[in-house]
Amino acid sequence: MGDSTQQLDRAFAALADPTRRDLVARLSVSDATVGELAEPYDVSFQAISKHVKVLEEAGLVTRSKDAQRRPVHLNREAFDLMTQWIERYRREAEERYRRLDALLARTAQDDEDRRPDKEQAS
Amino acid sequence: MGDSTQQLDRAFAALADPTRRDLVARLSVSDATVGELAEPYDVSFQAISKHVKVLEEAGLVTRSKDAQRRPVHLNREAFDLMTQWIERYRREAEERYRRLDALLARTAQDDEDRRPDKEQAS
DNA sequence: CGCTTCTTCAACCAACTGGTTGACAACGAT
DNA sequence: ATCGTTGTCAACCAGTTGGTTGAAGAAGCG
Repeated sequence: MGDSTQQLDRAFAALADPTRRDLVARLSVSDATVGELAEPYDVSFQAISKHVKVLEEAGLVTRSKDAQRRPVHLNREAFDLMTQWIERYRREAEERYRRLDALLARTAQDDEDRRPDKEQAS
Repeated sequence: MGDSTQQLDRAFAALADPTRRDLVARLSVSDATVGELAEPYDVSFQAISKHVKVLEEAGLVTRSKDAQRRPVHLNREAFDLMTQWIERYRREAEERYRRLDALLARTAQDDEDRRPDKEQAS
């Protein structure tokens, strides 16, 4: 579990950059080499190489070796880790709100019960 | 759409920090003031205040005003934005792999068809 | 009013990040 | 063996980030 913390650190940090999210979108269509990935951008080839390295260290992509080319491809499991984290707390918060609503409804009912002198069908 | 880019930038960056993810986990249980949030940590109170500000600017939490207290609570919609982004590309990649598998299966079949001289049950 | 509580703002520092350029490693082709 | 292609590594620079401390704002309480 202590390792998944660092994994999440890197995965979220990696996707915080719009260029890297763009690369992920591109890679969701097909695998590509660093050169192909860099082509649409104004920045230097090396900058994109760095971005890919960040994605790789975050576990979001992997590389295979094909002669001197290193095609990059997405690693779906890393994305699952992130959605699991997010969904967990989103769900807990949601559940809490449902309980809170129920509590409020119950409290309102109690208030009515406790004051029979007040108008009951208001 | 151009705005959701910046929103995602900040949301992912905010969750890249383990302390901030911890705060989110804490807030999924119940709303809390900055003071309550800061209590378990060694770092200064102001550091936690900064973290909360980052979460707020990312849209992940909001604050209400209760006298001099500012209770912090999670904003579920911001989390939805992130999961939607992740799930979109995860799903596209998944679909692509299914197509690739199908293509490979078909190609293998073609190879067998095209070479009847080779051993067929290898 | 003055005092305490909760919180933010400002200035500063060390570390990290995204960009650059230049050198170089690995492999295929000639 | 040399050349071109593909990609990484190293050094550097500017901007951001997470932390600190100190001062100050805002709201309740004596």
